[in-house]
Amino acid sequence: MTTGTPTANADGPRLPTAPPRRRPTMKDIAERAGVSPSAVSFALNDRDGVSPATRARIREVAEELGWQPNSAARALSGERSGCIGLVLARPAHTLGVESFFLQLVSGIQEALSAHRTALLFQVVEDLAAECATYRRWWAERRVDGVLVVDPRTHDPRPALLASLALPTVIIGDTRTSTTSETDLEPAETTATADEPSRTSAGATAASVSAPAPLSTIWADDAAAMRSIIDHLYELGHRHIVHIAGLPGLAHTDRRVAALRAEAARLGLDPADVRSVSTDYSDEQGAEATRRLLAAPRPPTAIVYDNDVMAVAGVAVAAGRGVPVPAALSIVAWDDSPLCRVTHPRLTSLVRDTAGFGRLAAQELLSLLDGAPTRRLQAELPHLELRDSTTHAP
Amino acid sequence: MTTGTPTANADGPRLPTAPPRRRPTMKDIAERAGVSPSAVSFALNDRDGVSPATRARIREVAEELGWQPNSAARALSGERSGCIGLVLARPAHTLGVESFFLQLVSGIQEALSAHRTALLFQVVEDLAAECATYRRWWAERRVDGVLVVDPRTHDPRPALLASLALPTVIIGDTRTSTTSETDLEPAETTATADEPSRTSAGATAASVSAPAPLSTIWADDAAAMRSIIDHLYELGHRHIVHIAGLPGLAHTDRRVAALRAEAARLGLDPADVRSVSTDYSDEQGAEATRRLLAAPRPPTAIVYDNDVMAVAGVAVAAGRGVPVPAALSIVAWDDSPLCRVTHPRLTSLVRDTAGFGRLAAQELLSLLDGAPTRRLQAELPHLELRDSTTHAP
DNA sequence: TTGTAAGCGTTATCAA
DNA sequence: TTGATAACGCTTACAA
Repeated sequence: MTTGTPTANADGPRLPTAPPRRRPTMKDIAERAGVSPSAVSFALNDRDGVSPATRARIREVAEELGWQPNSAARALSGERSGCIGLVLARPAHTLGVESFFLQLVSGIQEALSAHRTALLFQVVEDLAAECATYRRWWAERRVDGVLVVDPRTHDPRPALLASLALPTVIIGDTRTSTTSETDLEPAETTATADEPSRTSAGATAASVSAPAPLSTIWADDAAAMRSIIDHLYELGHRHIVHIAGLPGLAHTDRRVAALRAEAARLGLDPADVRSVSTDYSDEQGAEATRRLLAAPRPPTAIVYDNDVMAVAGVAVAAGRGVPVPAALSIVAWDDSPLCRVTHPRLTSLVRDTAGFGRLAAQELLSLLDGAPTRRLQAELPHLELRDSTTHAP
Repeated sequence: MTTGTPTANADGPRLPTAPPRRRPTMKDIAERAGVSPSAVSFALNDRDGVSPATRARIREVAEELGWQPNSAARALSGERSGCIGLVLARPAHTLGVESFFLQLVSGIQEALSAHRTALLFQVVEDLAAECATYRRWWAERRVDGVLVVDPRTHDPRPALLASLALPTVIIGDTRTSTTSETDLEPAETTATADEPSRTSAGATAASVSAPAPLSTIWADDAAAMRSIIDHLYELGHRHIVHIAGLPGLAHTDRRVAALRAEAARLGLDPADVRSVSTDYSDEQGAEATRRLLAAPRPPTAIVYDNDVMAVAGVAVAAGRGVPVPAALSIVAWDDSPLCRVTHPRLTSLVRDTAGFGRLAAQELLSLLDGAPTRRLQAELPHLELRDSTTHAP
């Protein structure tokens, strides 16, 4: 029993009672159950071609032996690797306080854990390194698909991943358009195949048909921006500055465009309602705030594209003796403990980040099972009113 | 073209010019170079048994074809999987603002990327799930080794990992002792083998010898705590409270013990210099601060075990009209943008977290190469004096 | 319904 | 120095 190591006597003592510390294989199960390896494979993979009785017995033996599939063997024989990949391209100094990201990952894992799928995670310095990582993963056959974050307005990644035939889910949206009404869920209708037979049929379809399935999970940044601006408008603010994140990022560009559109709709002066861009860091957030407050006619409200910059902004205002919210209202895009902990507590845009991640991971798993691609809209965020916004002075 | 489906003629058309969209294999290289597959393997793995000329030619062809090793095949044939694992066990709500963690991961990747090793990352709810993850990874042969974070005073993980024979590096230290002088680097002396032949010799040694190699990277929390207390003592503080993190965690316990020891050394009243424990969340940090400030004789200085609680503490003090640092000095353990962004900027204990991660990953890679286990001390943290500490009132 | 055998891309053994 | 050849553990035609 359980012999089978190649060299002469590498298998250690042949104690029938205490099995050696070798992971059991399907062959072990087959011998023990008195069936063929293929029967074991069929039984353990829920494929038919094996009688219920045999299946039950095989399952029992597998359980008893504590068998688990060897991921390398699975991957090698053409199945999936059982891994999906996620690359975070951020310059090291930007990594500081990133509540968004861990939340996202924790949501992703929720979806993955049920499917015995692991997450390969990589932090790199820039987009080029990110692309290199995809190429390497592809060449090494490391991952079955990838989750792409921080989509950009001109993004080389979708094309690259398509050419590599790596199933992809974009978290966020590469499009900049603000006309969200017209193109709401165009592909949503195609999402009819609920459970496309899940096994070889699906896998084959996925690998043979399209260059690479690519789905998108998108958040309606335009609607979110409108809700913020409308809130401030109702409070009487007419001079609002949006301290935006990195210009190349699609969601930044969408928010900037949405701000402009909403200002136009409300008849506000484009010179008084505008965006300035930063790199998301607290330093640049503080610096931008400093400049704004030093101007002859400072804004009465500032919208920050993340929580860290908002907190930095509050500190700058405090340092210059500008009371928040009495003289300056502040809104943070993205909630976090930070926003609740500072004084005053920050009005912020709350979204279900973990849910976003869960949705994305589920979509990627569906794609791997051969489901059609689609665009999925995430739950709309809402504005949590706290103590940093009030009537315009 | 781009055939290659596993039916009849799996090798597809033999077009010498335009290679099919199939990942090239060693066999392809062998055919192209007119040698045997094993020669290719030797050449590409820097093993001898192949002439320099052949080696060069093989390398050239491999380059030309853009060959990359198939990780599954490597893993299956007994080599490493080329993955190391990291599990983060945190209740979801604690994930909020974790500057420490992404920094650590980014340091880890720096070390790994040079070795074509990937990081398998998993977020789970608790310790039990973490252990289950290790078991699964072991059974699936997913990882070659693991990095363990958040060591506890009574920690089941080292024993589990030893029984699974998974090479391990503990990031932090499971020991609680504060007598750091006596047991400084006891095994450091054994760390002589610089480059133990790296290939089969090392690998064999690792898998045959010990149940599982386990190294520890430890930070001298006791010395760090002493530096904080001494700083406050010199400023005249005699009533200092340490708002600690989760009690079970080894570093928490070490800091608590170090505080007590240092207080004794300075002849301070144990009732006036003590620790209270929390779960690291901003809520509990704020709540503890509230209680302390409401007491008949509030402390003149508070040391927080992380940045988030420190910021929360500042907000509570501000809310109660307690000026920081005039009436209350505050120190944060762990620096982050947060500490620089709040008003006043927080005096904090700065450590090179990314460096810590890099060190840990390097050590794990050495272990995988058969190097002896050891205890490594990380660089000592230093106290960055900012605006939240001053003379006792 | 079941068993046999080939193949996935490596590494490793052993003759030539 | 080379080149067959057999593992590794699993999936999957194809044959019984």
